[in-house]
Parts: sequence; structure tokens; C-alpha cells
Amino acid sequence: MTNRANKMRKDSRLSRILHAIIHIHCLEKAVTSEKLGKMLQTNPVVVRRTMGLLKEAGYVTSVKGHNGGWSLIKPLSEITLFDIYKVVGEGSLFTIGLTDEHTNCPIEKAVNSSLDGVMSEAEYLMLTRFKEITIESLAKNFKGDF
Amino acid sequence: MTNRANKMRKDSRLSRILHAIIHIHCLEKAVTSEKLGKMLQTNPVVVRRTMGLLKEAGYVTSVKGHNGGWSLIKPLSEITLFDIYKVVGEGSLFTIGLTDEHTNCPIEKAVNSSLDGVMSEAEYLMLTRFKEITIESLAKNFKGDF
DNA sequence: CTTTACGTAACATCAATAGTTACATAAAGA
DNA sequence: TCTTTATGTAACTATTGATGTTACGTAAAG
Repeated sequence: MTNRANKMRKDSRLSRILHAIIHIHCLEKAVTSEKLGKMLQTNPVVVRRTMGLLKEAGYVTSVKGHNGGWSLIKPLSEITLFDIYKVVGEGSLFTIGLTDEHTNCPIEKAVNSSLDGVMSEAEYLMLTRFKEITIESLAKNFKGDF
Repeated sequence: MTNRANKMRKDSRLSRILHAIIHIHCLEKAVTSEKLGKMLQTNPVVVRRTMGLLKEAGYVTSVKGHNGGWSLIKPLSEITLFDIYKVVGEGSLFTIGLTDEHTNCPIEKAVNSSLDGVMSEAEYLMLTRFKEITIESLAKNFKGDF
């Protein structure tokens, strides 16, 4: 078959935030956006923007000036993947979109309803898993001493 | 909480194709891109583009000139949601993206691996369901006589 | 030979994250 | 106080693939 893969744009903020907070945790002191940017291979402003979401949600604090940077407020054992997922924006998880749902066409409704059913089931599965996984357990995956 | 839903762009070609072929089936004759465009509330060119994928995959034919248009080749009972999904492009189903997977950072690897695990599980579930659902059964959802 | 309809190239549009520059502000330290 | 270090944020541009649109070419029917 021709290679016609779905290449819809992705949102990597979830992955990025997780990466960042585990680094902060390991360093055990405030980490600047500059340093996080290098670790995540991105711009300090992007880091601030993304970490700002975490701060709003109460998982980190930020301190200005010398020796400033980002620090964790909550222990990683009390944060789940689901918590971070919510921070980033609990929109649709899927690249599959339904057509105009305000239609009156019964065929379209049947199609949308079937697709939506399957997606809801998968979403439920994913979010259930997300709730079971703490960030601490994520960190343990790469290092035994914790 | 602030309303910060994930608004990643969606691909509605799957939904659109399903909608189209059920209409063709019901009309029981060749349907032009013009007419399908009106049914799907979109442009005839978009219809041709999308239906062209289906044609390539051997599910429909197209006839030019008077009384031309699109017709089904296979019965809907022999086409599953999974078949159409593959036509549209079996890329990633999810809006969640992993960060650069060619990294050496063990933290990033652990994060990506966890997210990937959950997504793979959900993907497996979805594709399994897709394989179970024939387009005929979809059509039955809105009308008993088939 | 005219009309109809697909086939396709070649754009412009859209929408959200990601990337960048620039500057304001606050805190620490000399 | 003055300088340095950081965050905070506004105001862009870049990116990317589906979607929308215009314009033609081509084939088939009548």
C-alpha cells in the first residue's frame, strides 16, 4: 500500500512537562528555564509558557532573580499522569474528527455516533491508566534509587 | 478550572467517507461529486480527492460523463471501519505527541515509553473495535430495513 | 459537438503548537 | 543603589496538514 500515514500535528506539552518535572525532582533544587530548555532541547520562553500552566495548577513555584527558577511543590508520588494531562488541556485525545454534529442527516448521525462510541471507550481506558500512573513511578522506570 | 481544552486540528476524512458511501449505497445508483458535496456540506473537489483514496483501494469506481459518478464495488457487509481507516491513512490516532525519540536522556525515554504504552493499548482497543464494525451495521443503526 | 463529470494542479485558508525577539519586573548580591 | 539573574508576557513568525477554491484537462454520453 502507498505510504499515506496520518501526519496530523501533535501536542508534545504533556511529554515535555513530565520530562521537566522529573529533572527538577532529581536535581533537588530550583532549575532555571534556561537549563530546562537545554534539557528539553527547546527555548526558555517555551519552557516558561508550559511551566506556567503547571504553576497555575499548583504543582510548582517559580522564583525570580539569583538562584531562582522552578521548584516542585507537591511530591511526585501525589501527582498522576492524569493530573498533568488535565493541566495541559483535557481536550480530545484523538486525531479523528467528526463532521458537523449539528446536522440533521441520520446517516451522519449514525456514523458520528459509532465513531464517538469507539473513541469514548478508548479515552476511558487511557484516562483510567493515566490515573493509575504516578510521576514517581515514571521516574522509577529509569532509576531504582528514589 | 480555566477552559483550556486541547484544540488540535482534526482529520474528518474517515467520518466523511463513511457518510458518503452509505449515501451512495442508499441511493442505489452512481452519485456525482456535486451531489455528495451537498450532502457532506463540502466542495466537489474535496469529495473527489477523498473518494479517490477509496477508489485506489478498490472499494468504489468512478464513471465520467452523463449519468456518471461514484458507485460501490463491494457490499457494505464486506467493508469494516478498519478497512476505511486504513484507506485514510493509518497514522497515529492521538493528538499526544512524544518528544524527540532519538534522545539519550533516560528520563525522556522513560516518559515516552510510558505514554507510548498507554497509547498503544488504547490504539489496539480502537482498531479491534474498528475491525468488528461493518459499514452495513453502521447503516443499520439509523434504519431497520436493509 | 456539447454537456456532464471525473482528475488534478496550483494555489489560499485555517488552527493550534512551537519558536523567537524584545522588554518589563522582581529578587539577590555586590 | 546598581548590576545581574530570572521570570512574565506581548507580539510576532514558522510549521504542518487538512480543507477550500479556481481553473483546466480529459473522457464518456447524448
